[in-house]
Amino acid sequence: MSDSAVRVRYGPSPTGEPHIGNIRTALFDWLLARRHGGQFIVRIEDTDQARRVEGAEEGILEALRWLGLDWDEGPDIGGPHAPYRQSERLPLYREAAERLVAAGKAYRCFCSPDRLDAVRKAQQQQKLAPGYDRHCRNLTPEQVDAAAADGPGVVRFAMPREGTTVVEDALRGAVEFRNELLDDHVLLKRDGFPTYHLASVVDDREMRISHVIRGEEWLPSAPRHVAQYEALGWAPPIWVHVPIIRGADKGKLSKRHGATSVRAYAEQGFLPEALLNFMALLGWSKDESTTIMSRAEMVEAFSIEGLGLASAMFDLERLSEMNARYIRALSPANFLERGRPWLEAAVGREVDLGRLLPLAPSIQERVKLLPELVDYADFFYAEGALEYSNEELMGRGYRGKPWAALEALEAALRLLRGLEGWDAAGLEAGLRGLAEERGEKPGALFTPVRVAVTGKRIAPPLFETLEVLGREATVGRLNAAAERLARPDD
RNA sequence: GGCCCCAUCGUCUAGAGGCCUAGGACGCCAGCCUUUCAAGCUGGUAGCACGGGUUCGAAUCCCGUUGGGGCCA
Repeated sequence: MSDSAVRVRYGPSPTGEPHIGNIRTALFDWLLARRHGGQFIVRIEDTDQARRVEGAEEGILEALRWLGLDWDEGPDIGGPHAPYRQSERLPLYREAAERLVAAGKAYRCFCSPDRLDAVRKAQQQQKLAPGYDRHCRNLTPEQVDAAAADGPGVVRFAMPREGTTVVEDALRGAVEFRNELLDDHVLLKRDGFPTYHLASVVDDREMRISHVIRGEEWLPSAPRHVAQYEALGWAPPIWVHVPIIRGADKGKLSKRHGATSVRAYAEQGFLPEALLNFMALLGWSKDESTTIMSRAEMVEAFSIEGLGLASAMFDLERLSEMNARYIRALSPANFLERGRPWLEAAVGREVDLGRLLPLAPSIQERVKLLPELVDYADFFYAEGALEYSNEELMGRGYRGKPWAALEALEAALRLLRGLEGWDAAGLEAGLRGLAEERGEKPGALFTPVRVAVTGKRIAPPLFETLEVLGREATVGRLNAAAERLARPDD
């Protein structure tokens, strides 16, 4: 197979937000395409009219864009095999179904839902494998005409009754299925829309798809697809059924495991690079030691052979850790810019990020998720009094001794008011000197200052914080703290 | 229940018969560093599901068991 023949597709259904498990197959599609200089195609599989959700298609494309998975052909940009929405390709499916019917490889079925129900119940009672009983498979042309007068019915595929169908899976080799265990599945529904089975096969063929990468949950229906390729006289694509992603309870990852949509992760402050890197490592690995990889490195190293067979568990802890590493690797300016939406939402107005720049690196190494920037920076933009208790203010060093804390704050105040210059180094030298002079541990003195100035016990490094805050605001906040201490606690 | 897939530290994985006394990463534990919190550094903890084969030799191959998962209902 030549590289240029690699054509892969991502076929999401517009039924909601794109799911992590689902989008990971898109990532593998994309990686394979880019690795071999092939094409990555987005095809909207909207044949289930009932489950269609307004706006879902745009959400899917947006998720792909956010992750940086660009496509070469798709519903929005078209391409040589347009249209890329299955609902707009109905004639193709009908034609294929008719061809199969004409060849005796498929047939029209007029069984009512009630009858199907009854058949299923009877099978259950007799502990037989459930499935369509092929009632309409051998209708005479006269019978078909008569039945068709009452409605079009459905078209079913006439599965071979004997022998086996082999699915040649690129990861597991030959997987055999006994044909007698496969019932005659529906190809064309009563409403004239195709089922997944028909539409995906027809489209994959028409779009010249070389590799079908999809979740393992499709393996049981793969023999149906193989049989259809045979019946239509087409060569099947290379099948790649990738392991499912599981939640913490080992079951298939789904909504009940919490956030699963790409959008939800974006909103929680995960970086697309981190999510991408994390997803790639769920079921694939570059070598024995690499865990952090750029998109380009992933593309260069990707191969189907590198995919594993065991399903992997989605570990949020790992994703968070990876996100933290990616955040630390960001340039300070870029980091602030990415955190801006959360900071501005918290502060309630537009914010000048420039002044935070000197502090950004030390915030970056304290943050796992973008919104945590708020905890380390909102006090710079606070206008009124900060919220904290006297207990927090005193810290461990002056616990239960407000007078001592007050004294310390006043000493700090005197020092800072008269300090020459206002930079982190000078502030550190001054405050350290003061602690030494007073014969106490630096930490004891620094805590009241930190809380007074930030309103929190956990904050960015103190001296840089003071530098950024400026003398006026610092002195103001220390004064406010001293006044609080002078009053009895309430 | 039937069919199918899978099985290495808690988690993600490396390993394609001797390089394995099973490697890396996350987590966890301990220590160092330290103005809070982090980050960083050092060390440690922990695994080839089980039983049979095949072979001079098996985490690696075969069979079975067990376990987990998926699909159909």
